[in-house]
Amino acid sequence: MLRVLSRIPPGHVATYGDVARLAGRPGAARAVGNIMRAASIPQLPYHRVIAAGGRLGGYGGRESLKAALLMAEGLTVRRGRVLHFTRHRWGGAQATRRGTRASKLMEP
DNA sequence: CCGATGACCACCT
DNA sequence: CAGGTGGCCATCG
Repeated sequence: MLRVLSRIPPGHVATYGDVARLAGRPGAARAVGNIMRAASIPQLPYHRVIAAGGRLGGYGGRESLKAALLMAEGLTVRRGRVLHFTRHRWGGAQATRRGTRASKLMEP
């Protein structure tokens, strides 16, 4: 779970659902959110975790800050959403070419 | 241990 | 696109 969060590459983002799935708990997207909120390890790139569909999701209320951080990572956020989300999505870019499944590449 | 929350998600209307 | 519904789960009291 947390280990997955720490593995999100800079310049890329993952949805709560994705993280949950990669952690082996599909459907635990909600729980993932709680983990961040609880923030046992505040040094993790929480801002790289966004809601499904490229929406920002929450960030302790400061979603503007989250957007800023994402922009700093090279992404483009507009009207509360990440543009070209699928391209910056963790595993999204790789998955585009041939059946390259991202799941096996990143979660040993 | 149990119940209540909530930075969520997918599906349907 | 907006709004409602049911489900799944880790934390906290």
